[in-house]
Amino acid sequence: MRKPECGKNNNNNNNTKLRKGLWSPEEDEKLMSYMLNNGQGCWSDVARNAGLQRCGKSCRLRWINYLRPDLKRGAFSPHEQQLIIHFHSLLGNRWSQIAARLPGRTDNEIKNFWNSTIKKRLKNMSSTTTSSQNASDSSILSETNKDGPTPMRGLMPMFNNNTSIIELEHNGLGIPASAGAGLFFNTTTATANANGENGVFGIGSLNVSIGGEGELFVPALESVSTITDNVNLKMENRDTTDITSYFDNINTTTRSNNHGVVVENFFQEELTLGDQWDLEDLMKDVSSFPFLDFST
DNA sequence: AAAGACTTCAACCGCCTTCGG
DNA sequence: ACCGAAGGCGGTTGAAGTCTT
Repeated sequence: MRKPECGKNNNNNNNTKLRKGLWSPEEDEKLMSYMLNNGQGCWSDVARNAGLQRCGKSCRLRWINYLRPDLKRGAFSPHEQQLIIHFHSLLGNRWSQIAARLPGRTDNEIKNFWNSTIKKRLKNMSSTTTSSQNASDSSILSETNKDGPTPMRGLMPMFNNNTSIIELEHNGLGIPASAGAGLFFNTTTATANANGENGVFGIGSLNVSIGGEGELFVPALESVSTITDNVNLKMENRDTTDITSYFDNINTTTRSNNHGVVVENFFQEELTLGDQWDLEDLMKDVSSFPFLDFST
């Protein structure tokens, strides 16, 4: 039997109608002072004892997303934006896990920011990079400040006018589509792609760039739905080369195993294409990720 | 100035998981 | 082991604000 949903059972024991919609300042005050005096307990008790005509879930949401004293306010900093993009590439739409790694930010906030801002930027990038390869595109995912574009080292390498289009045929890497994971290819040792130029990679309608340094980042958005078998890199000149050849060309060694192709130098270690990697392991020491070096 | 389009974000919805009896 | 209540989460909605024409 399904539980009565918040808002569906308009009756509590007192047969009192529960309020919905925006919270009034008075309600905020009641919840805030109750939480500060009593701390978190059973949320339905909180609602009742604080004298709120709200369901427990509504109180929980209000506290977590708005009233909590440790919440950070205001716009996301460029650093936070980079972290969100990076964590999303690893964790997909697991907003609560992303939020757990961004102190003072809520899952709802990050989700909204992603859906309203970053997703749009990625889509814009997709369309602009295929039509005109303008150097100004390099700022697509970076916020411009008075010192110029915020460094996006690794995440969003520079476009240039000699960009060539390479289609990454993404038939599958064994990564569950539900995870929404993207791929980071650490190409810090690479100076060129297979054409000897910087380039742009595309999956479906989404293009991402690879520059002379940093990482090739292949974000998995909804355009990447199924991931099963093999990876091929198709060059713009319609030659087809396999991923092994490609990574050999960018000074990244590869070898085969039971699961597929192993590309060395991922996160300065190795990652098997075809394996599902342990996200928690990867996240243990984020500071070791070269693309999270914001010291420049 | 006004109307429509677009954006943002707080809050709700509904499903899944966890917990305790 | 089972069941119901509560918590947690991601997706979605819609009101309010902002921008554009």
